[in-house]
Amino acid sequence: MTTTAPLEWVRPPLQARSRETLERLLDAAEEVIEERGVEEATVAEVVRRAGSSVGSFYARFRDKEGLVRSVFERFADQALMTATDALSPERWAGVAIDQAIETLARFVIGVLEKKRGIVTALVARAPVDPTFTRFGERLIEQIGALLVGLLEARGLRANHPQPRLAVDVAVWLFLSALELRALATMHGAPRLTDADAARELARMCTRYLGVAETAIAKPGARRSRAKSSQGIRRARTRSIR
Amino acid sequence: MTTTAPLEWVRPPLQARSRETLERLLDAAEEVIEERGVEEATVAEVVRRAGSSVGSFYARFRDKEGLVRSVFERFADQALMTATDALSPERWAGVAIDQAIETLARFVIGVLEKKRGIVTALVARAPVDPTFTRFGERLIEQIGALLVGLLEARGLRANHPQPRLAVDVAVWLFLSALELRALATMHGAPRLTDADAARELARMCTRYLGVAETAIAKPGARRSRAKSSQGIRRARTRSIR
DNA sequence: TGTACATCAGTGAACGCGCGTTCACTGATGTAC
DNA sequence: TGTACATCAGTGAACGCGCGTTCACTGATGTAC
Repeated sequence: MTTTAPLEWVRPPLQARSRETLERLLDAAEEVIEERGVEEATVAEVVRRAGSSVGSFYARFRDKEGLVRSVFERFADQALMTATDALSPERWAGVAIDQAIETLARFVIGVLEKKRGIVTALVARAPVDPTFTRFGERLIEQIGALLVGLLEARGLRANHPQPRLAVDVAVWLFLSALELRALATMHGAPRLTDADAARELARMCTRYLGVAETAIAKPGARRSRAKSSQGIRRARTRSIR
Repeated sequence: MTTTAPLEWVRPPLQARSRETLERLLDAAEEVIEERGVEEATVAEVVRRAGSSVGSFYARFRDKEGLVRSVFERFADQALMTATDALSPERWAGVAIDQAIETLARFVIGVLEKKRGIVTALVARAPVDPTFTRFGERLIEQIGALLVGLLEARGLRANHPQPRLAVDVAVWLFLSALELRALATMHGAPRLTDADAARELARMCTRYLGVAETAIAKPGARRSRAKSSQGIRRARTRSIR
C-alpha cells in the first residue's frame, strides 16, 4: 500500500555494494545447487560461500524460495541467449544441416554435463511450477524458429504434412533425449558415447524431417570442421559461464 | 555378526499381519509421493494414511530412505513387467509397425500421466543414485530387445550401419521425449496433443529406422484399431495399477 | 567543503518449527512339551 | 488340548537435530543545506 507492491523474488539492490553481494549470493547458490542439489543448498552454506551473512541474504531475498527462483531465472535467460547466439544462420553458413546439428548436439552435451545439477532441479520443478514448464516451452519454440531459419537458408523444408510442427517435434526430441541422458550419464560409462549420441541425433533429425543427409561419417571415423566448432566454442565462452 | 548381515532396505516380514502392514505402507507412500512429492511424504503422513504407526514403520524399514527405495524398486519392477507384456509379438500380430508404435506411445502417455509424481522423483534421483540410473538403462535395453522382436516378426531390419544400436537409440528418444513431456504437461494445455505426440513419435521411429511407413493418418483423421488398443488396455489393467 | 541526518547494507546470535528417529511398553502369534 | 514362553508386531509420546527466519544492532553511503 505504501509503495508499489514489491511482489518480486528479489529485492532490487540500490547501491553497487549490495548489487555485488547479490551476484555473489546467486553465484554461490548456483554452485551449491550444481554440486549437491537444491535441498542441500542451505541458506547458511550459500551465505558462507558467498562470504556474506544471513542478514544480508534476507535483505535481498524474501525467502529461500526467492533465491532458488532467481537462480533458475538467470539460468533460463542464459540458456535462451546462448541458443539464439549458437543458432544464428551466419555462424553456420556453408555447413551441411546434418553436420550443423551434430556439432550443436556435441555442444549441448558439453553444456549439460557442466550444468547437470541445475538442469535436474529445473526438471524436477516443472511438474510443480508453471513458470519453469513455460521456460521449457519457450526454449523449444525459440530453437524451433531458429532451426527453421537454418533450414530456409539452405532452401530446405521439412517433408512432412505440417513442416513447422515437425521442426518443433524434432527440437523436442533432441532436447529431451540429451537432457535425460545428461541426468543418467553420471555413473559409469554412458550407454552411448557422446559422439554416437550426437551423430544419431543428427541422423534422426534429417531422416525425420526428410531433408537429405550428406555422408554421415561411419562410427570411428573422424572429421575436422574447425571453423564451425570454433564458432561454438566462442558462443559457449561468451554466454554460458 | 549374529545373523547374516541384513543390509536390505526393508526388513522382511515374518507374519501375514506384518506383510499386510508393509503393503499398506508402500501403497500409502507411493500415493503421497505421487500427489505431493518425496519431500512432502513424511513418515508421519505415510503412517497416517496407511493406518499404521511410527513404530511399525521402523520395524519394517531401516529408515525413510529404505521406504523410498522400496517404493521405487517396486515401481521399476512393475514397469519392466508391463513393458515385457505390452511388447510381446503375439499381441501385435498383423499390426503394421508404425501403427503398433503409435498405439504404444498412447499407452505410455496414459501411464506416465498417472505416475507423473514417481517418475519425476525417479528422474531427479538418477544423477545421485546409480541404482536408478541402471534402471533406466535396463528399461531401454529390454524394450529395445522386444522392439527388435517386433521388427523381425515383420521381416524388417533397421536401414542403418548399426541396426541394433539404431533400435536402442529409437527407444531412448521415444522414452525420453514422453517422460519429459509428462513432467511438463501438468499445467495448462500441452504444446502438442497426445494424439499428435504419439503419431509423430511413430513417424520418427519408422523414418529414423528406415522401415517403411504405412499411410499415417493425416492430423484430424480417425482410425479404429479396436483389436490392438484392446490388447493394450488389458495389459494396463493387469500389470500397472 | 563541512556537517547532520536518513537510508541502505551488513552482522550473527537466538528462536522455533518440522521432521526423522528412538524407546519403553502392550498385545498377538507361533512353538515346545 | 492345554500351558508357558519366546518372538513378532504394533503403539505413540518424547527427543533432538537441522534449517529457515527474525531481530537488535553496527557500519557505510548518499543527500540536503
